Amino acid sequence: MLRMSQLFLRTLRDDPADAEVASHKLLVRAGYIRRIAAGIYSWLPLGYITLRNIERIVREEMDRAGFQEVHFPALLPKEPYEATNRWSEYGPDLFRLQDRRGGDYLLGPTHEEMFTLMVKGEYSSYKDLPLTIYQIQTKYRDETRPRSGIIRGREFVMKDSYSFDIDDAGLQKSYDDHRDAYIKTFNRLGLKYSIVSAMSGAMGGSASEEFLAPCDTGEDTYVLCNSCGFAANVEAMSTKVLPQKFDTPPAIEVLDTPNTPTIESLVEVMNSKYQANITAADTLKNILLIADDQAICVLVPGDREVDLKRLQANLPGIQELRLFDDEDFSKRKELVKGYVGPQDAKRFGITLYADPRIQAGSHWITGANQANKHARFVTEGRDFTIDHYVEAAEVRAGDLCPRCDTPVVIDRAIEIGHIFQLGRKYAQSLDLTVLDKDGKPVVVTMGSYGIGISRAVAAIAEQTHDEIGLKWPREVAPADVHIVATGKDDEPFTKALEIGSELERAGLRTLVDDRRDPSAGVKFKDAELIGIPVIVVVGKGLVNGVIEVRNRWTNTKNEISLSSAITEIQAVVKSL
RNA sequence: CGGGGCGUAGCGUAGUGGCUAGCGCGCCUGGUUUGGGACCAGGAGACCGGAGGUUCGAAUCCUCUCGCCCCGACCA
Repeated sequence: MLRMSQLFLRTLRDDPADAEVASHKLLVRAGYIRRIAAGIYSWLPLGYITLRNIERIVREEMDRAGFQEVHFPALLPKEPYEATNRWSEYGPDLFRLQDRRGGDYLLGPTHEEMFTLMVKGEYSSYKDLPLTIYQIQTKYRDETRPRSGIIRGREFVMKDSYSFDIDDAGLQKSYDDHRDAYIKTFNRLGLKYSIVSAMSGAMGGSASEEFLAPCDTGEDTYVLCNSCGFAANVEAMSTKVLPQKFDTPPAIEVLDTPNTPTIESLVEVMNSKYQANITAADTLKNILLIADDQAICVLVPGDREVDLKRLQANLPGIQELRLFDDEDFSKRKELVKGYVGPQDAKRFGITLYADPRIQAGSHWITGANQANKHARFVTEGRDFTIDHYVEAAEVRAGDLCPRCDTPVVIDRAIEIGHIFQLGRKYAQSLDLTVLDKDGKPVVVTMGSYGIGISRAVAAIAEQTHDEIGLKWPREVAPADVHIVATGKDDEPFTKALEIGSELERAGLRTLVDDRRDPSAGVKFKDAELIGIPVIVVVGKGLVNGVIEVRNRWTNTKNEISLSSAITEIQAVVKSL
């Protein structure tokens, strides 16, 4: 039993000035967390109980699935991370430090290397596999911009697991087991979520799915089809194009279009000067980029932007991708900024990538590769040839579902879990092999699975809070029942404590507000802010032998008789 | 890293060159209250983020610096 008179807690009446999102404001106001530095928070008793509840649920579901818990240090030497190149590849997001002898260390951002090496150190036979191990660990990433309180911190608690299998079928099974365990876990956490494809699968069929908790303040955007249930990260969304037949257009016509470097101005000039009656979607946008030192051109319909994140995700071989800058344009005089067209790409030695909407045989209004001139009837297959199709255009609400052709909606969400088939990347670079039946070494294939534990606190708060405060699902809440004693006599207070102890004996967790000083109103406000789902008020009803039970979830209150209080409260808790 | 904003008591804030830096919440003491963030009286708590400068005089002006928030870029 927690007692408010003893609890290390101070609630705040005003929103903290540095908080923007609801979870952040409420967790601070209700005394769950306090900020220490940007993206770094301390947990006070109520918050820490809540965090540990989530940890416990995750742990129970992992254990039930047969996965085993281990624990690595957060402070790690650089050597394993050098072996996989991540010491350099991870870049400035890695927290690095040195010991007194000048040795390089890091604060672990994720632990693939350590898990791989641990297995390598212990196991060497196919008979030892499959194996899945996990840990719950504090992770560190020096994010360029931590934000939204606890949603994106630089220090955060994460559960990460890794599966080890001898072959692809085994990996698939381990992956599916994890997926099931995650479904059970998030259901218990009381989160609404979508399971969303995260990668196009173009790369060796490596499956990857994200568990996204929809909410307005989420920082991930994803696509959802309300008709068939298809859900995908925008990067993984594939464009659905209804095939069209095109008549053969006349030969290319070059037109004078002075001062029309933008699509908008082009459409204006075409319609006013040439009576073309077109929209931006009839024009072709040619975006020049440098992809690992090679110039490439990406073609999208003129009414769409190129989504660089999507493009990057769909160009797996490319490490660095950036837009042409003025210097690039000045180095290649044949490419006229604002008047680029695909028809001379071969001659210019530029690879053409195109959005699937640039269909075979389609024709477009586009740049003429001369200043102040555009060309029309520029036809795919005749005047230019696409080298590769790529998902590069921004995804919009109303685009067609790739599975059932229904217009999709776009939603925002917080990523709370991610499962994916890592394959042999780490096993290879760290040389994790086991002997197979024939005594031959085979490289182990791995899966990697994460749940943001501290982030889940915020995600739940975002999804469940209301105007007056937090509102926790029962298993997550810092207690099952919040008992408020009111009045100036001793009786409600002794009674409240009595009920508290009886409920504890019956297996419920309770928080009793036994403070004598604050008025009833203050205690009600605090109870609502703190968000324990069942609030019991012991006060003026006592003379009639009744107390009041409030349910934050159904937003109802009932008077119940003192004599049956324990069973009735238990029933309400159970009903949640 | 680019753009914008902000640092004044534990929290929220007022104060744009001139008295002892003001108010609300919270905190302490005493009293009245006790079912919706009560009231009265008294009190503690701030080197105004830091350094340097201008000035008779700086929270206030200038320079530098540190920190924080938001948008963007970035994010296994």
